[in-house]
Amino acid sequence: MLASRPDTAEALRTKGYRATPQRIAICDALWEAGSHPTVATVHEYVAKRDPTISLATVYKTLQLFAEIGLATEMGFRDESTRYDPDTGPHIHMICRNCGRVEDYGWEELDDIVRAVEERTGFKTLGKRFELYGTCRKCRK
Amino acid sequence: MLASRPDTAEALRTKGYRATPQRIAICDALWEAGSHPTVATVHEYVAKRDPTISLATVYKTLQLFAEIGLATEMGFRDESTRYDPDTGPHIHMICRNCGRVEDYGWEELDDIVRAVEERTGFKTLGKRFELYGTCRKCRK
DNA sequence: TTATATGCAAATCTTTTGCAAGGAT
DNA sequence: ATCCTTGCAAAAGATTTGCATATAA
Repeated sequence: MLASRPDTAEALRTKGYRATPQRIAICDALWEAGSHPTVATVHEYVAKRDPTISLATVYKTLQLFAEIGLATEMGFRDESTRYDPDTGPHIHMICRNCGRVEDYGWEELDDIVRAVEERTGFKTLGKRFELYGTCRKCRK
Repeated sequence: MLASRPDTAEALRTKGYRATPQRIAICDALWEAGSHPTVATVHEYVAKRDPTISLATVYKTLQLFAEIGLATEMGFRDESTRYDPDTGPHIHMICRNCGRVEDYGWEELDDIVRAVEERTGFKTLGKRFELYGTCRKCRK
């Protein structure tokens, strides 16, 4: 078992999943790969440690992470899916010109989710709050 | 020129786009197709009026609508892109069991978007506020 | 031991594109 | 008369799947 982001292994086992070295490595890569990486980027980073880990496994693992709350799925139609290891309440601003993603923390979002759940009986597994447009730099 | 959703033609022309019969028909189909239809569903509805309109045109047109604010793009990775003609402030709750999409209106969302724009200089073209999980019915 | 997870390569699907023809302004 | 749009069919990509093998618990 490799060293890893604190409690990733435990989070997996708690939910009934196995803490494989691939999953641990993918979790680490997700954090190391910079801002909101695509699956392909995570795969590249993972390859630095273990080049035998397949792209298919990275796909499956990131989806699993999203399901059990270790990551959030994001991205718009015209690009491949990205993942964010930061699952705290924040909005993503995606610039369609330069491609950069900025975060904007907004605590209230959690309150909104909680309120919607209470009033509707919906059980949230994943969430996304995204703005798609042009960032300050690209507007100049 | 066909009759259509009020001011669709004008909205297009105002932005410098042509008000073609295909675009008008696609806009109508988007409204008629029920809750948050996929591109394919819109295409099916459009075909009832004009079976010669191609899927490619439906793709292009719905993307255009999203860009000029006549629709909002939505949907998660494991399904094809959906479009919502209601561009008002609301959250989408997408049930991954039954596939249904529920809306939950939340006026405050517009305030949040406005505030984020003011503080960051970001110019919003599209937005999505989505929860992905299990609806009340499917939890029973 | 045994149910899960992985890796590979093929298969699927959605979405995009190039281009000639058509049509809105 | 122009330049934007459309339709078609092919291309491009992203994501998923089947299955044999490996492995965490």
